[in-house]
Amino acid sequence: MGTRLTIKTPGDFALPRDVCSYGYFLLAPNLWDVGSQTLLRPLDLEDGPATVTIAQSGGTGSALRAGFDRALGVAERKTARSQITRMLRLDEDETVARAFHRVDRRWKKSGRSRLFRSPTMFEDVLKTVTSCNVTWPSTVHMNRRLCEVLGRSSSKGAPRSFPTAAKLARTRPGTLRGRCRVGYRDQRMVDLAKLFRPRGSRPPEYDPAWFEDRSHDDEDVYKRLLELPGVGPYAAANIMQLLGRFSRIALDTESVRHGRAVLGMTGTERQITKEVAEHYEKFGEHKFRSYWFELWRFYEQKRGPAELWARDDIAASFTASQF
DNA sequence: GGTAGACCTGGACGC
DNA sequence: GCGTCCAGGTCTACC
Repeated sequence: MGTRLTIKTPGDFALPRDVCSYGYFLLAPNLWDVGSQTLLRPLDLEDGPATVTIAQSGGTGSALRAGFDRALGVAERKTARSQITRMLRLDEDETVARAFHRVDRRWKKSGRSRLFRSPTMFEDVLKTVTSCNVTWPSTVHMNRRLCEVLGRSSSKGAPRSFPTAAKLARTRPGTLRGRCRVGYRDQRMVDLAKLFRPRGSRPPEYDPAWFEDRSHDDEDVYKRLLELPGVGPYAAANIMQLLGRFSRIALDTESVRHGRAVLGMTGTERQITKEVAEHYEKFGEHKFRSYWFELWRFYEQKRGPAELWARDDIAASFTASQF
């Protein structure tokens, strides 16, 4: 008999809307079940992986039910709660959304404010690196292969977990390139894993706790992220938003497309990139949210509501830079 | 400080 | 089925 946890949520939390709010919900090992509107994925806990299914049957603001495929110890329950809280941003209470909606009223009705992320910062960093310099299907493929080749299953038939920093740090670059198809990112990913790997009883060289610490200002965090292998201006800005720091926009070719197609901008790629950055200045500390929800609305106008997207269909049909 | 070219993969396309 | 071209962000060398 597996463990069942009840997890309280902020009054404005809606599982389908807040999970299906960022492209990572479509990447392994996440699995959004369209039929049951539940999220399934393995979590890495003290005694190994455990697969959790998360449901919210009582509507917006109601508690979550998290069912695991095995019994969890006391410490594991605490870790699982913490990882689910991070992933679903349950620590962002209603005051965060209210502050955002005061700056950008367009999202008040839908209640959009949270952006889905991973249970750990390390997984967010790796997912960001797999999204650089590739089209979306390749990102999907890399994440699937990383889990299949290096992840662990909690039980027979259960999906494999995302590889831990410790596991990835021990992996040969050739394995990543040959079996996970990560290309030239192979050595960079091993180097990243070494930086995020716990060192015995000491914290890792890159300690997620430092990055999550709100007393450090955005500029310092951004500069430190830029020192990571495989992380440039786009990736650093994206990791910033995944850390809950929305004062920068991750500018890429998709920003240029959005500038041209939706904001009506003209000129060279460089001019539009600059114009897009200036356009969102007015949203201050929330500018990434405003930018992202505009992009997301564009995708939903083309594909329908995100909570109805089937992972494999979207992976196959979405082309360049659609997330 | 700015810029050109290499890095790798998967998909599209032409033959 | 094969070859070629293209998209994508980061890194390094060079001016």
